[in-house]
Amino acid sequence: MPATPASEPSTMRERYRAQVRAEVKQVALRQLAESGPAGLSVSAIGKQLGVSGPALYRYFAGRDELLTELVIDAYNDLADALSAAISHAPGQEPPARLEAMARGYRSWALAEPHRYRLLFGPPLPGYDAHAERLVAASQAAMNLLIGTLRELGNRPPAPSSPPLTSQLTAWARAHAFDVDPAIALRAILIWSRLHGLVSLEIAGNFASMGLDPDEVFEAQLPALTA
Amino acid sequence: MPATPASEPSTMRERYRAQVRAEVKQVALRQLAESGPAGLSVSAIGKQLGVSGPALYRYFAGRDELLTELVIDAYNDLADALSAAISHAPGQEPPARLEAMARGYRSWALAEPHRYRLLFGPPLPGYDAHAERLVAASQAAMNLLIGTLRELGNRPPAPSSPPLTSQLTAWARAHAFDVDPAIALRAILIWSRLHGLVSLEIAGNFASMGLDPDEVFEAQLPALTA
DNA sequence: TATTTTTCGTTAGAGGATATAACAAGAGCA
DNA sequence: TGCTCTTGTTATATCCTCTAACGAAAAATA
Repeated sequence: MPATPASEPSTMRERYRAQVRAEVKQVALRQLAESGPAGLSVSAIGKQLGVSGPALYRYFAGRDELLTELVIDAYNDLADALSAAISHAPGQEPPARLEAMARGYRSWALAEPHRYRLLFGPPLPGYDAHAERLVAASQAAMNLLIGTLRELGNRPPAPSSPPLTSQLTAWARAHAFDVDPAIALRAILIWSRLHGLVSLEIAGNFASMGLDPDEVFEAQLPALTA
Repeated sequence: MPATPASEPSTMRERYRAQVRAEVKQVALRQLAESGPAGLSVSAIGKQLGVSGPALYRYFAGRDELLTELVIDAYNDLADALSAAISHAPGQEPPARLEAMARGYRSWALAEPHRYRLLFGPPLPGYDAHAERLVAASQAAMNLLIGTLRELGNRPPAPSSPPLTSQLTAWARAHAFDVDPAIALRAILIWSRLHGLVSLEIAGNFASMGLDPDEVFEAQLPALTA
């Protein structure tokens, strides 16, 4: 769905190719939602597209490449959603922006749980979730989080461990922004808390305890910005 | 591995049956560690046991029942690990016990990531992770957490939302302990934070950022008991 | 326009999975 | 000894991914 608006394909063939690839991905997403990543079947996609199985191997090297493509699209989509959430925050004060981002994160995950799981769930069997392309694609979302935190101003205490401090600065530097290690650490902790809540909610754990996930989330939210 | 020490099997046959089931599970765990839940193959287990595929269907109704069994074992094992961690806490002060439990939780997850994922990772395709047996099995671990928190004494502020308060008390009552809703909420939040950190670590996210997961965890730990 | 080259979709098939069915061989018990 | 119930075996149906070889269609070239 998030079409890369890069250089538009020139020749007719390439345009056709791109369109077929897009259609395949779309069907794949539907299938993913229904049967999870393990149920993603090239044959079935072909059947649903009115084309016979192996035809799709002209467009994707195999099941894994298709998955990778879906993961990258999902990262981009998540970053877009966060960005939109931040900029539509009611009142543009930094704390409000952070809260809006947290809600946006959760909303995206709830709207597309299968895609969220694709990003942050357990790695699939033979699949390397930390390949270079993927790490790069995940960057945009993290940048938004750090940017929002930096605006927040009230800097948290520096991490007490020297090695961690230097690891954090190295990480920040590698991503081309120059940021206080304390803020970087805080970003990571906020992310991990968000992920903890959201992934438990998606897995249905709160519901199976008879708790309203909305309430649980809102109860946790103040602790994030504090 | 965590043999249910319930009623020992009486007849010879039953004893043999139980032993075969145990062996199958053991091989299944090895396979799980290597190829993930999706790679769990009844045929392969049979081959590794020197027996031909369909033979195992005499012992397990199918792949799913085998998985369920593994999940239940894992819950029990986790609860044992937490219990041991708590009772071996250095100094028996409540805060130390809570920290010890958190470390125990992480240690267990790191020692057996595939089993941790089995419990708290995304649900498998056609598999109902909230079946009654499973929810019951998960109880023990949560009870340990709540028990430790209750000892802590310094009660947190009550949840501000009335519906959440009543949901929490209902949940606590259903599990046969009578506990302040504020403490129940806190237990859930602590659990979610622990899960957030641990699951990101297991997925390799910290490592791929160049951060030492030990350091990240220790940096977060004080915020849990506070 | 006519020919050559590239791309596409098809079937066939190898290899592997879950799971069922039908059958042979064994263990336990009267 | 003979009967029954349990176990493990093969054979089979049906699904999957992915490769190979073959027509057919479309694009590029002369």
